[in-house]
Amino acid sequence: MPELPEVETIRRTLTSVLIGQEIQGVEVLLEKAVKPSSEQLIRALVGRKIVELRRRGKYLLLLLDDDSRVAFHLRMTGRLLFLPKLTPLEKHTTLVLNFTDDHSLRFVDPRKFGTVVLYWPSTPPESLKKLGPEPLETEKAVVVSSLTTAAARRKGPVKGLLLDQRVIAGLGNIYTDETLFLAGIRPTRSVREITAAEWEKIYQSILTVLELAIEHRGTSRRDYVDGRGEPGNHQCYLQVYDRKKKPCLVCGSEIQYTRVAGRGTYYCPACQH
DNA sequence: GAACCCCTGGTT
DNA sequence: AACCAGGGGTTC
Repeated sequence: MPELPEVETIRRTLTSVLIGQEIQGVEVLLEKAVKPSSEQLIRALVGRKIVELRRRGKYLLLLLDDDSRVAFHLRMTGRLLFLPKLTPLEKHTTLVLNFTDDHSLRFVDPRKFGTVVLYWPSTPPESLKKLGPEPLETEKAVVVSSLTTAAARRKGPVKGLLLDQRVIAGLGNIYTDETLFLAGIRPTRSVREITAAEWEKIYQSILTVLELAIEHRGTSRRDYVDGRGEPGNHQCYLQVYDRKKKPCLVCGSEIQYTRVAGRGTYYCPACQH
């Protein structure tokens, strides 16, 4: 589901209501979603207070008052919602954190792909440790160098490289297509043919696309809502994603749909080369 | 790298 | 009934 702009919006909408909350109880309704185990999670979390919310790539991190952390990954359909305890549990609720103030944090995930991991910062899970640079919070040279060094030692379409979380953190299927449209580059282009000037253009496009999407509080196509249950607005501003056979908003050509790097992919045959 | 898998639900 | 979906881990 959510990519960087959606997770960032969830983080922003949950920060003010979660900071300082004390965890009174934990309900695990889907054992396979949590690590190390529901027993250990419950033992570690009850009595803890939330001191900070962070985002790393597409992960939302809860920092607790004993320095432990909980990482949520929402995958395709996960939602994190702050609701009164009295609100009935919605179908497909995976995890509930109950606080001492009669509110709760619900993790709802119809496809059950989402994960919740408790860890200590000294021993982060592999998936977090391997993440590439944060596009919005890392200096340009570091991000561009991550893209170009990865490009030098791999083959295949440029879209696949941008989707690789080890190369750059936070881009998913929507924002790679939007980025490559803005950069004027076809998703199918081989990483080997991309010039230095084009990598610069891709980098700038990533920043523009992500910042605008955050301003619009994320893209709600089907499942995504923020921590208050409100949809985002960026679906109204998408240039190519989900616009198969519709006219390009820049040139009027018919937006093409194909499969690249295993994902449904949209591009303008005239604007992108 | 591509292909398949984990799941449920919406669309064609 | 078949195919598709804001993801990513594991297997060829």
